[in-house]
Amino acid sequence: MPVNGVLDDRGAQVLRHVVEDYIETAEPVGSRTISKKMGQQLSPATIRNIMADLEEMGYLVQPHTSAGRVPTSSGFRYYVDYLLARRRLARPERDQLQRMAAGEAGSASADEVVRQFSRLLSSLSRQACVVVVSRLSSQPLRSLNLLRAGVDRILLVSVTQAGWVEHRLIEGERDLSADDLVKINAYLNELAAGLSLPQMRVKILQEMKKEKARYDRLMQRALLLGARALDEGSPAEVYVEGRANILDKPEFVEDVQKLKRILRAFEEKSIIVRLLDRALEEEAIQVSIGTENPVESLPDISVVASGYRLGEATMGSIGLIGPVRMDYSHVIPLVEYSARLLSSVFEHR
DNA sequence: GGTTCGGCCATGTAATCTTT
DNA sequence: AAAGATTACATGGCCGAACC
Repeated sequence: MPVNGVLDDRGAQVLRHVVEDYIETAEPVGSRTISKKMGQQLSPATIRNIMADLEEMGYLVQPHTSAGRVPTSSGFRYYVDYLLARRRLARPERDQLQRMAAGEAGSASADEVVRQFSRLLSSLSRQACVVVVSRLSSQPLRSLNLLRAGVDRILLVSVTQAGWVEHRLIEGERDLSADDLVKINAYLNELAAGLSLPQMRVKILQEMKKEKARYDRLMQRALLLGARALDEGSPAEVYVEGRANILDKPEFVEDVQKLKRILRAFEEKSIIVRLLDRALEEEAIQVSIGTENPVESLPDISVVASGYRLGEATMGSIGLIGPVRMDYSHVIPLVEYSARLLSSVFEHR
């Protein structure tokens, strides 16, 4: 058996069987099981030797002496990189996703679209599905609207061209009449045409200099308002569906501490964003296995995620979160396909 | 309720057999 | 003959049952 981390054919076959059996049963896998799976070509004792080598190379571990073996993160990594049979997505699943996409294509609200995707994906995969919509602010705007929302507060509603709606509340504005707001709206929308929020902010700051010279009180006011509203960057939206699927996983049910940490992470936007962050950068699907994922406190979960886009711009990422023991051959094509569909839904709005 | 015991399973290894 | 595979056996840890 070579020691540089590359496996010969037998080692690879054994590792593959161990990983697949473990994915199925969540139990440590013994040498006899593998021997049977391989049609008794090799005796359990021989398998044991091979498994001992695999353990030495860091692909397997033994929870305790005289237990079967469990794949490590790098064991899964090797499996995903070299041994995984790239399965095509099963017909019925593709149809289901496609039907849903077609149904949602006309939907008015973009976040309803991602929510539906998330729901379906979590039920097809039996994992928790997470969608992150980030960079809302990088999308070009369709419209901008200021509404009076109380004596001293104004609501800013912005709608992007893809159909995302965002609200912001501006406090402490009491002396603008409804009539003023209508004028300001018209003015800002004229400025906004086709720009994203940050671009618009820059534009507003430029305009402010000019307006100072012209001394138009209302326009000045409009710009100040716009600048205030756009001051802080927009936070990412996060949707989590299928949290309960985590409760079906024996490895988490047995360890309440792990379960708690994971469920808590689902409540924490920033953690989710961090988990799916890499998928935003890269075009290709990202698989983070166990300790590879960027959140150190969650070494027992894997993330399979892919970005989706609107034209050139990345809009967000969609991904599945589950135990390291995920059926990657199923989940990877699922996520890939969903991300592509999601992109095309937004493309055609 | 906590502890001990025996069955069970999987292991590692030495001795032995098979293949090349 | 050497390398590889198998057999046979002792060992270690888990788990449920019996016991205190």
